[in-house]
Amino acid sequence: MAPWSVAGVSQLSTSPSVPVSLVPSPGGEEGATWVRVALDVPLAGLFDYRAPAGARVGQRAIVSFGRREMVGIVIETPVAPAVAVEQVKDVVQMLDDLPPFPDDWLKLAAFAADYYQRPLGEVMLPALPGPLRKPAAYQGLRAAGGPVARLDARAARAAKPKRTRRKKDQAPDDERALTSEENVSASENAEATSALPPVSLPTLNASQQEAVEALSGLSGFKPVLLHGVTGSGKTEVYLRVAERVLREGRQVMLLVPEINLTPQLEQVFRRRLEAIAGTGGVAVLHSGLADGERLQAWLRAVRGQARVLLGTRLSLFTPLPDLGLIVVDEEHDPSYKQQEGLRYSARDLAIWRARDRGVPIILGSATPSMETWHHAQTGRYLLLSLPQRALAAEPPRIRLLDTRNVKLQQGLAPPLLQAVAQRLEKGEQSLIFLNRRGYAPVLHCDACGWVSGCPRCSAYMVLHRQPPRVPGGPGRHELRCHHCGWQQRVPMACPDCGNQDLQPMGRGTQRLEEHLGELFPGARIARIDADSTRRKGSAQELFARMHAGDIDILVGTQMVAKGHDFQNLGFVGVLNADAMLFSHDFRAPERLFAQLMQVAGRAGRAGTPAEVYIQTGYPEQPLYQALVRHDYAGFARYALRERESAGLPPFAYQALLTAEARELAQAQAFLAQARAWTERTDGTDSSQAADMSRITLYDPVPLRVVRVANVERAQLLVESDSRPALQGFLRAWAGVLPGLAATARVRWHLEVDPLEI
DNA sequence: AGCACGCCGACT
DNA sequence: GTCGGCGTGCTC
Repeated sequence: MAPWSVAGVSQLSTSPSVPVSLVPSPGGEEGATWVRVALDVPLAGLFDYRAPAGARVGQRAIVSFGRREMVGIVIETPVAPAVAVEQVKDVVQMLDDLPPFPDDWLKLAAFAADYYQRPLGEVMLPALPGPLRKPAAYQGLRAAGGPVARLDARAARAAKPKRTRRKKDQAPDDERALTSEENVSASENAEATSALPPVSLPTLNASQQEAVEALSGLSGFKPVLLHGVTGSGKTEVYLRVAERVLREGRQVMLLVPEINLTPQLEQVFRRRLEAIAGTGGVAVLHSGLADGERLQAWLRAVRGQARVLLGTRLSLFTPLPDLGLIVVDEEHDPSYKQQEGLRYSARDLAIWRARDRGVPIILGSATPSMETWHHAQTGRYLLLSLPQRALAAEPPRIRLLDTRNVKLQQGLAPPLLQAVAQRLEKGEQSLIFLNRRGYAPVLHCDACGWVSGCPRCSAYMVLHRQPPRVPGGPGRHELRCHHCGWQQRVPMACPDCGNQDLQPMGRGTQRLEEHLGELFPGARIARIDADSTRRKGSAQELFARMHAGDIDILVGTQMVAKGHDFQNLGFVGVLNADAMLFSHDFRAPERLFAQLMQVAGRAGRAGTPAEVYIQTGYPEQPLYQALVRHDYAGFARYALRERESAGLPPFAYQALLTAEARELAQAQAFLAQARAWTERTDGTDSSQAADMSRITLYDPVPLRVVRVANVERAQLLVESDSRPALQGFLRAWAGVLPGLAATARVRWHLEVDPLEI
């Protein structure tokens, strides 16, 4: 990411609270003071209240706002309120169950608010565990002092029996008991003993050794790209560096894309790092946790009891008193970008945070994002490479199957089928990757041309056909819209002409599973996609069966690409990759390359030379050619050249204004007004610091799927070759957009650094 | 965003 | 006669 502007930070007052004696008196209680509070409301600005003496910046407060009560965070203690004194209400209750948030956390939130053009409160409050931002958690008899106090009390209770057993060597200290390391960890994980057996460390190969040494020599802020293919041992490098940082007494933040898909990683990190950080020294944070668990992990990290914080993007906003290292694993992964609310990139903010704290940050990937790779090439980031596979297994052989002159059998090329058959004979597993769930993408009437359109969206309804649970039983057939979730029964005949012979067009994973069953009657076939894993735990179950060798052929969507390595997987077939190659999105090739590398990497880790066949009608495409050579650098060179000549990121900076309304025209009208405003500003208005000469605004265009759930959408792309110019413009623009007349029946949002356009 | 207040249609 | 539609306006 480009030079960071820190302008937004100025909205934080760093001055200590003001001497109350010489100001417009807040009145009321003796020594009362004014506080300026951030609230989770979609309104720009902060809100002033009257608080008891001693209120501090960074402290939380329950305030009355309109007709409801909310939890806010004190950002300033101004000398006078910004509105008439009569309008200022009293704080309902200052909360002191936590120390005030530290300056660096407030600064991080302020930066994110400014960078992504959102109100400060909308950044800060959603970043906290749920109970800490609900006034209700502090009310009523049951609350007993709020969620933090309750949690601590529970931990103290749980620790009691242990304490009596060891009363000899530990004097009771009730103050300390609430937060002390041993008590909380005992409650969290009574099973895990602190006497872990010594872990035998894997031997590092030469390049791992070099990487660890280079990383150990770093002090202060430095972004490092750790580039290594699947199986090259990036995790071991993270671990060694993390261990070192822990020994220095500092905390480590490790971000992963999705924690549920990588339970092994969590196990490895726990085992290795708890040996240093102590039992309970590793906290795990992700959106799947219940409120209480999340609060507990967060508190442990905030209090410095947890020395390692392992988690998804939401962990980025956790205050860490002794942060010494940040690791972003799979840094290219799109799930680091939040797609609603504050649309932040946890990877980009992690880099900002590392700079702010003056600590190193490791970005790990086999297929880095073009942004990161570009920075590594220009020397802005340090590039460390792990070229070999650590386990000395041969990389999979990738072969392109030209589908232009081949007669496909149910969409499958003969060599692919032969490969599956061979692996079956050898008792090895096969994986067929098809990134399209359902039975067929559309149902079609040959007689009149009717297709299964969604009544609420401008999209096709997908045919789903679940095979019967018991042989001969009823299968579940239905049409489903993947955009809005609408479902209906499959019509027996064409709704338009009555033709009874409706045809499924194209192939999804369900149909593929069915075909493979017909082609390989003896084989054990399973499918992993969003449909087959809807039930909680069923994904784990299916992965376990695959690992146990109870599955011969696995059909899967991108869900199978992440995390899991299959020891006995000898063959990977890829279908329909071309669909992504020619997507409208300029980042599609980058995602396709990453995905194919990742899928290919699932196989052959244990030493079996694995094969990967990719069916394509365009084998000459540079992307596929680079893939066959396992040549990420070659692909990136080609992709970056294209980006540069087209003036696209990372050579330009973008923002996207999206509008939604019942009628497309309303959305378009809003965008037109938003655009027209920029023509009036033209740099002549000196109050707007925006340098319009460096800003390009494109025409508003409808989204490719215009209507979803009866809402029609359009968007307006803004581009600049200068990050500061774009930021300056967005700041001014975000200020006027809420006031535009056309906002009436329009919902809109502004996204900075959009991933998809 | 919530949550009110405020005027115009089909119902106990 | 009211319950309720969502239009508009405000929140320190």
